Amino acid sequence: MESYLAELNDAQRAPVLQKDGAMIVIAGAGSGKTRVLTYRIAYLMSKGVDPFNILSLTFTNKAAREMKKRISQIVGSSEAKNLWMGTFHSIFAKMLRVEADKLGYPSNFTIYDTQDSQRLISAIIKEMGLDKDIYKYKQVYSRISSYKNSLITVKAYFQNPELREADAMAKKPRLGDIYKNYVERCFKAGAMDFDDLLLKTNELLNRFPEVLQKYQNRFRYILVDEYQDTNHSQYLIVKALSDKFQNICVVGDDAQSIYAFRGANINNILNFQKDYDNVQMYRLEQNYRSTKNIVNAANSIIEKNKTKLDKVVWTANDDGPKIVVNRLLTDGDEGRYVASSIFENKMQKQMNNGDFAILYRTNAQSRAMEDALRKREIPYRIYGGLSFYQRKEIKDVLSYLRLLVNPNDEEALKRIINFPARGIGSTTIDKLTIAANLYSKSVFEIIENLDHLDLKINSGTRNKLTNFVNMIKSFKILTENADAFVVADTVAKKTGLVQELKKDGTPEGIAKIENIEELLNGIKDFVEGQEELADASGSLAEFLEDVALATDMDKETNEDHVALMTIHLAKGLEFPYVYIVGMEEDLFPSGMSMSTRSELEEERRLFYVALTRAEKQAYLTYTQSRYRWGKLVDAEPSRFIEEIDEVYMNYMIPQEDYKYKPLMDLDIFGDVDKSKFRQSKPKSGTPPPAHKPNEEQLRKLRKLRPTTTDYPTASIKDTVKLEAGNEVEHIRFGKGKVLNIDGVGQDKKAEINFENGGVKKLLLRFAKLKLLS
DNA sequence: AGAGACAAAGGCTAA
DNA sequence: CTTTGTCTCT
Repeated sequence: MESYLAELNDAQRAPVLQKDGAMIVIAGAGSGKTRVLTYRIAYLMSKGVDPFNILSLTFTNKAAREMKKRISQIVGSSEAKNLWMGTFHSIFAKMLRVEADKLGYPSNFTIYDTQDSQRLISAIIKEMGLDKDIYKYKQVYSRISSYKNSLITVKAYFQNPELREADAMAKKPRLGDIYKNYVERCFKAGAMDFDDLLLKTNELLNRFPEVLQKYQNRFRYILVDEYQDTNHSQYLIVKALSDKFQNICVVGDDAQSIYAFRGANINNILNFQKDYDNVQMYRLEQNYRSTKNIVNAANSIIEKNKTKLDKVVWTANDDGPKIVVNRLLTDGDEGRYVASSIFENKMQKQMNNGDFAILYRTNAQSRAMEDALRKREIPYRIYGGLSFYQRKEIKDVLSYLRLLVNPNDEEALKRIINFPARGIGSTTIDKLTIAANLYSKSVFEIIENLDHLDLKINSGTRNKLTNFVNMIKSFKILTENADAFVVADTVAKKTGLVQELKKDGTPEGIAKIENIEELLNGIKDFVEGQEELADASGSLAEFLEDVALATDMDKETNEDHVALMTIHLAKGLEFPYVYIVGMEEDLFPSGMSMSTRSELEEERRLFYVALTRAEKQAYLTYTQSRYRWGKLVDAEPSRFIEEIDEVYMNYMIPQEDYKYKPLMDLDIFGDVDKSKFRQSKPKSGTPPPAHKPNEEQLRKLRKLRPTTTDYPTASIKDTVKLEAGNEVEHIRFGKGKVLNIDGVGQDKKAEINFENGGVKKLLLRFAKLKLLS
């Protein structure tokens, strides 16, 4: 039974075997942190702890599922099903449903996603008659979100002159009023946003001592994964719940704290020892995941950060190949290079698609990768970004369903009251909203009582509104007798949603219908899955909660595919081969995160996370110019490339002629011909002093940067006034005559007949042309 | 009053 | 490249 303990090393075994008390496990990347958590829970259960008394907070629901499965295998019983395991949001949403009435909420409260919240804020700003250029809804949303995560309620906000002053200084003196309205509207709609799930949990535990006691007694053993990424609100929940028994085990890595932008507080992990009595600290420093090269390179990066706990990650694994660095001309090339490289690795090393991951800083970068992979017929899957449940057609169907569960759900109502179009326009909706605010009722209730209210709405529109409410009510009756699938299917058909898309007939419309079908299948699976569990009913409400808190990472697939995702999403995952693309200044580190030291350090930790995902080999790529916001912009290699000690790197420097290849000819570059690259020779003699590049290294690194001296200086002025008939000279094609000019601004192109190269179309911004006449 | 076409603006990471 | 706003037509 306890043979499983032999699968752990000494450092891992120690925290597993400490049954009681407070402990912190500082776990380096790839050091078997999940293993420790899993085995610790198994050990607790083997020592007679009831799984009902164990609360384990994980980073994704998928991780929770996998851990439960593993624990079942170890303890050899189905008892693991009773563990409380999941994300903060999903665990406490469940708790809030049970206790909702205490806070004045219905137990079927809606969960607003970011989009819903932002739309509501946008509407409030408009209703208040504020200038939308000053009060930008996204900014306002993130401000309110950060207040909530710091437990600053509306009341607390108004009592705090500093905050009010800060917002006034930022030219937003009405922010508090927007906040107040927003909270009231959410409450009236019976809705909680993501931050509320934590904030209201805190409120519940603070205001109702008997509730606190109940859950303190229930959760006798608490485990928290990724503790470095908890925010203040989460910290307080954990603190309150663990206060009585103090059996708390937190696991994390300060070097992997990457969510400060959404309120995560790295001090939670740095100060843990002060929060509890007799805290035992354990360190997991042996990395089992990656090669020596990767571990050492990652260490050399994180060394640059000032704020960190002492920890030395090492590995007994092989040296492995060096990190490949490559420069490409454009993002299109970058995609083609990555796709070719994956293709080659697959062939040469007999790897599966699933052994590869492409990581990027922003979702927008996925497109170039997708295009290239598709051309190569390499199956891939994009994680995150616009997730399935955020697509318009899916949100529309879901909004109907949400309205059936909670008719007061204002955002759902506004979304579909006139979709498909049924002649209820914005003017009418505005009137209804004003009335709803006036009478402190929801919009739905106002429509229900139209006849008793004196609103300036003409009879035709009144009829349309009544028809709409009747339709919703007829669906609602259906929910009493039919399961979620039947209801959703009926809604999709009867509302004319699908018909609308069929009518449109475009490929996009067909894809949308397919998406709706997929959603219906998903609901069917859910209903059937729930039937197996005795306590769950397969109700619409449960499905909607699952959906609201679902992550893209939670989806299970069997097909073998290359994974594309942001670095944030990749946390906790590992892949044999990892491509980190877009290693450019302003992109990574992000231009928005370079102004303060702490922001830059977070970006650096993000890079550390990215690199440590790789087991066997990592590739870094950057481009010289990249499409951003529809325009080609010049790019400069990321400072992070230079920060890695050169001994771990293998620079692939494109040959001269490649550098000058005109943009228009790039399609030839479909396959990467290795002979076109020369490998930088490893430096002879002694390796350079760690982390401090010497003069020679610096020079070498600088050579990587495309400096203007690499090119004949092309005067922008020259190209601006270029016109048909001009004689020009090109670095590679020689002399030529301009035949035609088209496009404007940055996209201006010239068709030129070259003496040596024939007729070419060149983007003036990049073609280094010299005007001869 | 509402629908649809067109122009303009603003882009990050996430439960 | 998407979402959002404005203008015009019905």
